[in-house]
Amino acid sequence: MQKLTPKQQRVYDYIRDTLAATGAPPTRAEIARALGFASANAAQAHLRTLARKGAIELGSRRSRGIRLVGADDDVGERAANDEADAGLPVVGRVAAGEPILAIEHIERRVRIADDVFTSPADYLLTVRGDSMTGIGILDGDLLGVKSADDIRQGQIGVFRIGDEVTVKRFIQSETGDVRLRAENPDYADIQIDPTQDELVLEGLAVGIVRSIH
Amino acid sequence: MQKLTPKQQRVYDYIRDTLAATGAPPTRAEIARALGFASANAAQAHLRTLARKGAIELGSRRSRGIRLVGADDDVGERAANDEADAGLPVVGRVAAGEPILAIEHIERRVRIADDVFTSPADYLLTVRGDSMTGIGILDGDLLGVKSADDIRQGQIGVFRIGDEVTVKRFIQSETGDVRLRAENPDYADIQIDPTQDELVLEGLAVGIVRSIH
DNA sequence: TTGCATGCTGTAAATATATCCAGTTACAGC
DNA sequence: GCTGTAACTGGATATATTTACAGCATGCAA
Repeated sequence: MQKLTPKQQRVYDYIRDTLAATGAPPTRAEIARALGFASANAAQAHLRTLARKGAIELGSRRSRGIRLVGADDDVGERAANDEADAGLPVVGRVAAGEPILAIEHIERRVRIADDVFTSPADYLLTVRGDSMTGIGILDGDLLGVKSADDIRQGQIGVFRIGDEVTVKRFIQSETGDVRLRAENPDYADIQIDPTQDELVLEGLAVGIVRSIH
Repeated sequence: MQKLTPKQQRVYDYIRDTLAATGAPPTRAEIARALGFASANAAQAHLRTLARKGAIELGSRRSRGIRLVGADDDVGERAANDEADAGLPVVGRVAAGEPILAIEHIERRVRIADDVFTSPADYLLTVRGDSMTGIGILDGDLLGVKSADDIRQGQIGVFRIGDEVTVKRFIQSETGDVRLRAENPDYADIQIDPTQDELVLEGLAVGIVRSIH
């Protein structure tokens, strides 16, 4: 964790105090009010800086999604600052062009040991949509993803096509044409046109975790 | 603090777990999703009851304004007994008449933290067969099972009928007839004849873990 | 039988929150 | 003077969240 400026420290302290006083982290507006800012955006900028410096973690689009990861540990959290103990990051929506593991996308963490999947996952991706139900990957499932640079015929991968991230089966014909196959008869395959589409492999699917209610 | 009903306790527990897992209390919608309610209002009603009973405090018009005031003094505390360290036992085939958790059946252990599934699993069962593929439970999957004494309409459970252990959806008609529904059109439901069959509930399905090769 | 608590569904509205954009000011270092 | 960082203002917008209202079903005690 990098050193904080005095102002940043005040923001950090206010988050800690609010957590202790109310049981939940503050909103941007609350931080602004407490520190005398006229705009919540000032708080937002501070939070991003704190996140960049490793003092906090920010949940994406989550109200009060601020998590202290600095030295202080009065929330009752099991002291777990290194990734292994904190668990695998769960990634929700991924915005255009940004790296999939940007801290802003981490919604929470789930502790899954390395030996659960045959190949250890680097992170978990929340599955959206029904395009892979044919092989038991359902909407809302957590997909264990291992970063990789290449993928073989028939493997399930996480791909980025332009701005969208999708889970599909990788199919390459003898002529080199690439198709991403949906495992659901209601969905058509995605034919990749190398001159038009930019296809990026984000990683390989190594496992599934689902909670049943 | 007045005594809580089992349902209310589950809500309380979920708040505690969310606090530990994310650093902030859950929203009404998150509670509803986790406990299987279709309406956030069900959660709201529970929260008001918990507040009235003194288990929590509610902030007015405050997002995530839930505060635990029950007996738990350390919010993030998590009992780490030996079992948790060794991981959940993975049960393979179960022989006739023997208890499902007999030591002979434990093939290995897998470390999955309590907060991975909405409700913590007691053990993992290796799924055999395709009878539940319709809801994404495939042959070879590890099914998280939580021991329980009763099951409600529509829940997925692990049952023992005579000598066989099976995973099915529990359906009870108004007349009291019990059927175990396979979630695959190729398999027929199992109609339970109380005079013939001895039906034992081994536990409730709380989650799925699958390794993708 | 009546009344009451529990435990839900579903919809709508009001409000809270996060997040983006376009600027501004100040200061330190080159 | 130029560049980069820190620290803001103000406004707009999309989404998240709380909360109210109108019901329905069950079980339990008076």
